[in-house]
Amino acid sequence: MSNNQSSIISLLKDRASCKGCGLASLCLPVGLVENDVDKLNAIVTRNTPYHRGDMLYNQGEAFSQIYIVKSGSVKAYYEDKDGNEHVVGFFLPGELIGLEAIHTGIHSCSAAVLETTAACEVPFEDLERLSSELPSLQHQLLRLLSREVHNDCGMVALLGNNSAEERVAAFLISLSTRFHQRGLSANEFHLSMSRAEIASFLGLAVETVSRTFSRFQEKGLLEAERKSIKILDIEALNEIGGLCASTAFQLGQKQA
Amino acid sequence: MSNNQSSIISLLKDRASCKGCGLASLCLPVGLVENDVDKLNAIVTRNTPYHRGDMLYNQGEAFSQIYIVKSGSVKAYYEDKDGNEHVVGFFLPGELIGLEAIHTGIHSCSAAVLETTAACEVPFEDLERLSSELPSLQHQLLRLLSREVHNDCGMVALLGNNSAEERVAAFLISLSTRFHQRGLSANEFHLSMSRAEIASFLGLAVETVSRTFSRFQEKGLLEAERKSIKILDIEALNEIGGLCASTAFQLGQKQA
DNA sequence: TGTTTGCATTGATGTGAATCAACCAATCTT
DNA sequence: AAGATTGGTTGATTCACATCAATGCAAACA
Repeated sequence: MSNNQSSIISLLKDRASCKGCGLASLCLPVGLVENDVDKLNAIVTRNTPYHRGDMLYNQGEAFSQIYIVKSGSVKAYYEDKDGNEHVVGFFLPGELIGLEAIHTGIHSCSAAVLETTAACEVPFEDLERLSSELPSLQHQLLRLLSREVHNDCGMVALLGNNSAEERVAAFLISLSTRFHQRGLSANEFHLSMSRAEIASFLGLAVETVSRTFSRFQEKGLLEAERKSIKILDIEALNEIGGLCASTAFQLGQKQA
Repeated sequence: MSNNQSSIISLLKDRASCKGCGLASLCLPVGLVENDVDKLNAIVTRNTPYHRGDMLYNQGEAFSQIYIVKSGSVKAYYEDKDGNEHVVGFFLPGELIGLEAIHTGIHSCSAAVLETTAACEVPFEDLERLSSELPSLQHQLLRLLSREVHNDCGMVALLGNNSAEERVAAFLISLSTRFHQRGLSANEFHLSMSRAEIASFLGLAVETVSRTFSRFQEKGLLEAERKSIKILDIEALNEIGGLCASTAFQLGQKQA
């Protein structure tokens, strides 16, 4: 085997491990020394990719592991007694899924994949054991849980007090920010979720979301062609959807 | 000093420590052996009581410790750019306050006391250090953070999809459940928050909250005399506000 | 190539809750 | 005790968004 080939292979191996993962700066490895990243990597498993509609877990199932998006995207939702679906969150690469279930040991919502998606799976018992051992890991795990609390508080505020335009603007800004953090364009991106899913998440009717997109387009704030979005005036969107003053919430800003 | 006196004094001491605290079964000590409860107790401080309007912390301040309600109640809220207050949560005895700030190290909302309230204060660095040492403590801390995520998801669902009546009913059920868990009556209780604060939390206008109370009263579901509430038909309220099927969210059910 | 299917958009209409405006009861002020 | 202030309730009106209904339009399929 040539030197060249072996270096490519080791690169690929790295890619598939926490050490080589481009998301390490957003995810659990933050703050860990290399040796400890290896220990973390040892408890992580990576399955074959999921496809649109696949479930990571279902409402009511026992909780055993958390999931971390490696590529693609996931929605969390729950079904009410009438069978209606209510989206409670979207997850992008580097974001942890299943945290709501630690408390009871039962998943209170379901997680469905929105597009071809790779996920890392971390058995929670192992993660707890390793966190006891590695204070930095415990610290980052607590931070990530806290981030979720922070984001959800922001959503509660948004849903409680803001108009349709404000909600949609805030949603787009959130996505834009998060894509940017992941090295993608902040101005042009692809929506992996349908209008209905956006509407459900924002507590609006599909038609309202659609009309709001159209209105933003008329005002020259963005171009929306089905699922591809091009933001033309991020400042104006921020003006509309910017949640609040200086120090406060940054909706869905799920960075590390 | 008589034997009698000394036993009273030691009882009072116990009351003021985690070991003798009636809330231990809801709070951080869950799962700890007696010796470890002492270690936890050693890092907790208890100040003189707070009074209505006192702040535990303000939006924008640096985060250094979490607060746990010992008696009384607290609201968390944030002010938007126009200076409007938006309540994002109410906290009862045994519930942890400030968790949203672990992530950034800055409080993204403010916490104000609603009535005469005693609180335990736990420096977060100390808590992290002790959690590394005591796996049971780490476990419970993670569970409590997860509970917060769980509850907030429930609120997102409630605010996104439910009518005024459903929101108010869910709110009352949540309070009733939580009071009951704390050894108080599930049917008769006192609201420490004003109509305006309830309205802000539920994303409604004060008038709507007031009218909904009146309507519930007309239907014979409850009696509301200013701040004292007497629930007459909890089943009916559950029917209206019960969030969803079997396994799903129990809004604000902040038990351990 | 025409047909089906599943989103997305647009228009017309209806409604639940916000807003505006009194009013009342309790508490505070002096 | 009279006036002022605050918190809560009730009524009238308005409006933002939901709902209902039709159409457009792309990808999937026969």
